[in-house]
Amino acid sequence: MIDLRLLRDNPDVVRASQLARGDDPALVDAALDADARRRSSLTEFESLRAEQKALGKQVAKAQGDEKAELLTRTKHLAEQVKARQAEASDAEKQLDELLYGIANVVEGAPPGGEDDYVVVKEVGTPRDFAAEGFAPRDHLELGEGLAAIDTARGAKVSGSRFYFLTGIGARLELALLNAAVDQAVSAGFTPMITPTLVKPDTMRGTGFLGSHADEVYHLEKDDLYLVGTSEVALAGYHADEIIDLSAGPKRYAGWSACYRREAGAAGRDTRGIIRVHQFHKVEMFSYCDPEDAAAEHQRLLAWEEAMLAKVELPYRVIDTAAGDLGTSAARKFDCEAWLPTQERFLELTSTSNCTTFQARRLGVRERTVDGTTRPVATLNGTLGTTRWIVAILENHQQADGSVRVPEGLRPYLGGLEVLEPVA
RNA sequence: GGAGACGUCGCAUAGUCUGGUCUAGUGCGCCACCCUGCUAAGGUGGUAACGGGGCAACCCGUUCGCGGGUUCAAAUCCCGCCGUCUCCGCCA
Repeated sequence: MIDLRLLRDNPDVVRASQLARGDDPALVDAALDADARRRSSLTEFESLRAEQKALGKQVAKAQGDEKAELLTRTKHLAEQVKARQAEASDAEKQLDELLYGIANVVEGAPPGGEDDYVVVKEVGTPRDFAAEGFAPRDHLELGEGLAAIDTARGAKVSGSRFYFLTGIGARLELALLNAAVDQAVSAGFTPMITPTLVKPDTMRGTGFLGSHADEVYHLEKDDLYLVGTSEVALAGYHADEIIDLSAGPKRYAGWSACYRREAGAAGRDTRGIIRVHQFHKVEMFSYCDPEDAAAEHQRLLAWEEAMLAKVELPYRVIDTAAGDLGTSAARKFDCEAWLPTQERFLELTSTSNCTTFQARRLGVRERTVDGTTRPVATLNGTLGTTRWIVAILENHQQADGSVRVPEGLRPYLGGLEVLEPVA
């Protein structure tokens, strides 16, 4: 939810944001109009209601004829109150719907669409396999050689885009995610294992039921949603609360399974485990002062990069263009690792500054020095996912199909230095 | 799944049977001030969120788990839902 005051005071800012996203700027004017209607109908209702309450007190004291006379007046008034109340709540509902349709106000993102990202930096150098004298195997071939990934049985049991991580594959994922949790904990995050089924309010509040609602699994019988990231549960964690940020940001590291329908991705990344319906993720989530949000965003990005350094991957950081931002994000940085067999970069992390957008929808506030409340800022960022295995296998493979274990993961694999293919 | 109890302002509770004097009382906590020769004791006042109006002091409305209904009027009566606890059943 965007700030209604911003909409009233600076509608041009919101219009410009809508244009930058490729969204409809006319929504701004429709919302302003609905807001005006809501306020006038609310004022009418409230004055009638005040009159009704005042008369109600007289009724309580009155007797006989006086009471009967009052009752005819109040009866009439009651009808009017009811009608005005219905009008006011209709107007409010319309405004809400319009406001829910407006994505967060873009903040500093480059203009354009999906391909108009700006490369912030590149870190590390991709290996030259030609110079090393062998053609790299892709992650699935490597994973099958190591008996680490089984997509055939995944499909048998659950369908396409499902998989088993087996043996060393399962251990590798646990190692990666444990390394991520440990890094988060030493940075002061509170580790959390979160629910993966959430109520509609929580899902809506985090902004995932807008234009991307098709991406989300829904359990109709129970009216619950499967989360695509623990961000959802972590954002909902402090919903309807006034939290204390006087000691600095509240930082949580969520560990969860993540579910995505991949409805619009038919035919994309069908081989292996790059794009799957279910995976695991360690996610950083931060509640902070709005003034501190941009700086916190940089800190989250730095933690992501620290994690990428631990697994020794070459990557680049991109500043996502306005047109490619999620509903809740004002700005987003992705870290993309080099994928040798496809000779392209693959997104491994994504950190979004949602400013006060999610907090406003979810009612997460803080107390200001003058005693009032205001929405906080929320941010999220990836610290490790199943997909990282793809980049780790491909980038650290050796000519014989074995895979060197990056040093940062060895403590989590009992000191293992090389993953050897099974005979 | 069955039966029962409960859900009120940060916490604890009164109010619900018998609808209007509830502008939701009280205690604790917290804040300010006063008193006191010390970190005790005491006194006075203040102490929810959200929305609307106003330059402001302030005024008004909404909210007693949530949503409907009855009524001139609902914390209070009726219906549905959610949550917590206890017991029973079933299953890990």
